[in-house]
Amino acid sequence: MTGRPSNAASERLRQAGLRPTRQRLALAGLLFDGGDRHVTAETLHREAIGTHVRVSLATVYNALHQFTKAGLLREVVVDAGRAYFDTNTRHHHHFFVEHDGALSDIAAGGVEVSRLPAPPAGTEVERVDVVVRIRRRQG
Amino acid sequence: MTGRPSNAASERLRQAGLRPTRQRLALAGLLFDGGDRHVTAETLHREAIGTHVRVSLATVYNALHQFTKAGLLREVVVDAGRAYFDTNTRHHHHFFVEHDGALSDIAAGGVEVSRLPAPPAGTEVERVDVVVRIRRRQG
DNA sequence: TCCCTAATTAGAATAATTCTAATCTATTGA
DNA sequence: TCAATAGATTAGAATTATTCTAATTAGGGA
Ligand SMILES: [Mn+2]
Ligand SMILES: [Mn+2]
Ligand SMILES: [Zn+2]
Ligand SMILES: [Zn+2]
Repeated sequence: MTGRPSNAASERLRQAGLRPTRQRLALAGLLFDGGDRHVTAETLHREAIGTHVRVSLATVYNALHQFTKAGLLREVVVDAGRAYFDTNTRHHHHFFVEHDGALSDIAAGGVEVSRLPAPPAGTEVERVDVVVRIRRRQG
Repeated sequence: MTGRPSNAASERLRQAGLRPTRQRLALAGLLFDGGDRHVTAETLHREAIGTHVRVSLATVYNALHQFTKAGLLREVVVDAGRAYFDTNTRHHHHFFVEHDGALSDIAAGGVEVSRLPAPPAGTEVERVDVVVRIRRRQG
């Protein structure tokens, strides 16, 4: 018996057409085992290294894009120059603290964006993103 | 008489504490003489070169940031990896076509973002940005 | 016109990301 | 069980957007 690890994480990856490799399983563990979170390639890579998961930065980039394509993550654009990835793939919005790059969720439930004009002819709306840029109160 | 050019553009720059140099005047002309527009450093630089304005890319970056600090421009974040600058400094929102990077304005007038939760304790809202991501209709 | 300082610039440096091509590994079917 | 193979990982180079450095140029007050 080859003890093939056929747990939930493995299945989720297989479902996405991705082989459950050591690196992908470890990254998926970091991303999906706790609550929802926001990462960049750098923060996730540092976290992996800090947890003694040997994985290259290139593989972290690959995995983030593959997970995104598979619908396990979504990208959040709040900063020109750095891509954030979000394990919360439900429709929702964000608070963003420019000073330190901290992101936090705003459930889509309550928020209402009303009276938006129709999109230009020949186009359709893919997503409406609300980013509330906040800063520490002057102190 | 030294024919010192003391026109509107010069005055606007002086007001901002910026010397009205040949480069800044030319860039201000491209940016502010027509209607509102959205540029990146690259597009503005290419446009300057195409109009026979000799200016370096570094100076374009400098000018965009200086104009922004002076309140003549504002930055729009819609794409991780590329900074857009907007000559419309009034409060407003955007349609963004990811495919080709095209940005268009949505007047803030009609749009209403309601029932946003209060920002985290100790922080204050700086700005609320709505980005409507659109794509060409499938065809 | 002289002088000082601000501004411009080419090119190097940096930062985020992607690419390349060599190596490794998960999976499969003999 | 084990080779074969296609997919995955990786180091390092390459690319892209942006900033920095240090040398040169030019605006503007006196
Ligand atoms: Mn991307
Ligand atoms: Mn960058
Ligand atoms: Zn989120
Ligand atoms: Zn705009």
